[in-house]
Amino acid sequence: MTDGVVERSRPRDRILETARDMFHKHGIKGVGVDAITEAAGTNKMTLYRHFESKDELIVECLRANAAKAGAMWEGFETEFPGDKLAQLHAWVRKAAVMLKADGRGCDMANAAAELTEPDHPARLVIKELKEAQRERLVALCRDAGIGQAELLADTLSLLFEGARVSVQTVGTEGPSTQFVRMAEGLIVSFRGTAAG
Amino acid sequence: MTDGVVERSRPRDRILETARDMFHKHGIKGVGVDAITEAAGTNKMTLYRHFESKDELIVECLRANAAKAGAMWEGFETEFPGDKLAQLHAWVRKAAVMLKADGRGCDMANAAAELTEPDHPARLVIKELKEAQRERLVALCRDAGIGQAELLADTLSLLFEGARVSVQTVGTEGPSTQFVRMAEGLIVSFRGTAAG
DNA sequence: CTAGGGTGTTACCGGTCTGTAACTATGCAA
DNA sequence: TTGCATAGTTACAGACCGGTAACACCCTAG
Repeated sequence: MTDGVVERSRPRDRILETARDMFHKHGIKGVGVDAITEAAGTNKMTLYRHFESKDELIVECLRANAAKAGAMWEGFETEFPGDKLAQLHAWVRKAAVMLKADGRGCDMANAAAELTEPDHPARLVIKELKEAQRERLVALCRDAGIGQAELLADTLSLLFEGARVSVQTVGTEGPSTQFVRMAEGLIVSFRGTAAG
Repeated sequence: MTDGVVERSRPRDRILETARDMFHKHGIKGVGVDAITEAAGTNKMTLYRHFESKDELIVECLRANAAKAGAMWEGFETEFPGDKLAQLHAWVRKAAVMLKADGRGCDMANAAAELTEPDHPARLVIKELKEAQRERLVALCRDAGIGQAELLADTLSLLFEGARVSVQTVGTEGPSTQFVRMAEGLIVSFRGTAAG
């Protein structure tokens, strides 16, 4: 993999893709810019011509991740046009797939764990992107006709977040295996108590 | 703080306490052994006389954390002797307090995010300690007379874990504020469906 | 053909990291 | 007083880090 990106695209894109992949696998402080550029089939100078620092590269990687997640949400809409409840269930299934994909948790959460300086530029965009993500899930729950949409969205969100860190600590055979069951149970329960 | 540990205890203890504190605040890769020993009022050679490497120090810190968490559980038993349901509610309240304590998540989860090498010695003890932790919560739910004890314990555990990373990404004012409400609701719901 | 922007190459700077060597100072016990 | 374990000090090794300078290369547009 990693080298699959080397093909023939612009150096900037190759660096971004490779950095995303390596940050995800080895963590941010676990990867140096030299290793990134080498894996991307280019060199350090070219990186610094496109990104003013490693920190900026980190931020761009996080934004790219969010963009990819956004595409996933659009996929739900095209797959189940107008059927918000079906889209919510699609989100649950997609989340379950992501849990089994690999043992690494959420890139943003991992970045927040690593970058502890309170004024690190990445912390701002992490908060921004996570809040946008929450808004989307809340809107989906609300439009699906669920009464306490915020509470359900937050509960599902915390469950998923927790499942991702559980996978990272005890592996894919731990409590996270019950995620779908928990999530579906919650949706049923919330639909029962107060429908729109 | 940090310097409060310097008082007069054995150098090994001071190093361990200081390392726990600094790893928690700044992450593992964010702290060098020099900084630890200086904050502990000693020096690098003394550290390497008591710990054969930084990795071993990390492992000992994680075990010390687990020991402290174990003491917390014993506190529940002494506070509500025999009343397992009360102890479960005490756990929920304690978890809520920890959520507001600081913006750093679970040390084990953070360590797992940072130490990505699959055979890192810390990964073994993280898995071991997290599984022990889960067993304790399952036992508490079971002894509290809840039917699906494993499912409730896992759900509560994922919720808490998720809340901790939420605090780390969007702060204490995010979805984690609803943790107690979610947890109490779940306990009520599980007690209703199947009592012992 | 030529000019110029994007790219590759090499070498380097100053700093930090884990870990070690060699030596000195201290305190306690026989 | 002698002896020994523990702890402190200084200096260093070897590696890696983010970031920059200077220069050679190629491809394309005019």
